[in-house]
Amino acid sequence: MTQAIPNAPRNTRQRAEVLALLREVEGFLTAQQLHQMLVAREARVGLTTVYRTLQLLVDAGEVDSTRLPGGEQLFRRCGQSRHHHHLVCRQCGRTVEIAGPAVERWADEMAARHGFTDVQHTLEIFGTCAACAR
Amino acid sequence: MTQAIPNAPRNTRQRAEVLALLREVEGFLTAQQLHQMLVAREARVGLTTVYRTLQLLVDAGEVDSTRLPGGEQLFRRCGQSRHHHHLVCRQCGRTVEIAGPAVERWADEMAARHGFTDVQHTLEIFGTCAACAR
DNA sequence: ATCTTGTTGGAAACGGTTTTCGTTGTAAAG
DNA sequence: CTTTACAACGAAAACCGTTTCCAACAAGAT
Repeated sequence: MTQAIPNAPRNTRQRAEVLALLREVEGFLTAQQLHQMLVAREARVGLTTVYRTLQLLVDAGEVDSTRLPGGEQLFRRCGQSRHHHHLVCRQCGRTVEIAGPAVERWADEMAARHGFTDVQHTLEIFGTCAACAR
Repeated sequence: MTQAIPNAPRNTRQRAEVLALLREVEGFLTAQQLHQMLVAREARVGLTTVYRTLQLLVDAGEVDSTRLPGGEQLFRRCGQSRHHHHLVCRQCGRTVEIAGPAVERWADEMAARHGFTDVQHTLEIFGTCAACAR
């Protein structure tokens, strides 16, 4: 077996296809983009299943997900499992994972100072990468 | 005239209604919530117009907008015009505007270090405020 | 081989937002 | 004050990404 999803009773061909694709691509991509790639390589996986599998993987911590300013969700095979943020190229989706311990502390402290609990934060940096700038 | 929107050739009753409402409420609210409030007070403003007016105001820098993790857009009459971030209560929408000069610098430096240009970042902190925690 | 039940996927539903297009009414010109 | 031009309105429809439905399917256990 190629690779299994934690807490997934059954390993199906479709999930293997999604996992295989995720291992090949780089950067954040939308569920629909991933689905199109699967269609292009004749992988026979439904869009619904792509969404479900990605959600499973997110829950399992196997992939990261972010959202574009417009709200659509982006997915990426996740290197480091610790909490971290992203520097994403608006053009090509190329991603740099960055950690900012100071920022984490700052965010939590700000929340605490105002009496907020159950705190969570989002921090993403978008820009144009050097390659796309030309 | 109560208040005009910059670059808006015509001042209509509907826009005045939206502006009036925004002056009364506090915290981030969705376009739909604002529309419901207008309906409740018999202001006779269409949902479409609420969206259009809010967009005009965002473009004019008169209101801030953020997005919930789910992607829906939130609007708020903007106090300070400098760049800043928000601490938002998931329950009631209560908002605290916070500035984080150190974070700004950190984000820009991170981007520059990786050759990214045309940089922009989003940072929002979500939590449950003290009042809603009970 | 059979059975159980998690999984699949096309179609339909969903929810927020945007567009369309005929109507309305503002504001300026006459 | 009347006319005129066109910005703005708004109900309905289109959009778009995502989720739900449900009947058919198939992975893994017995």
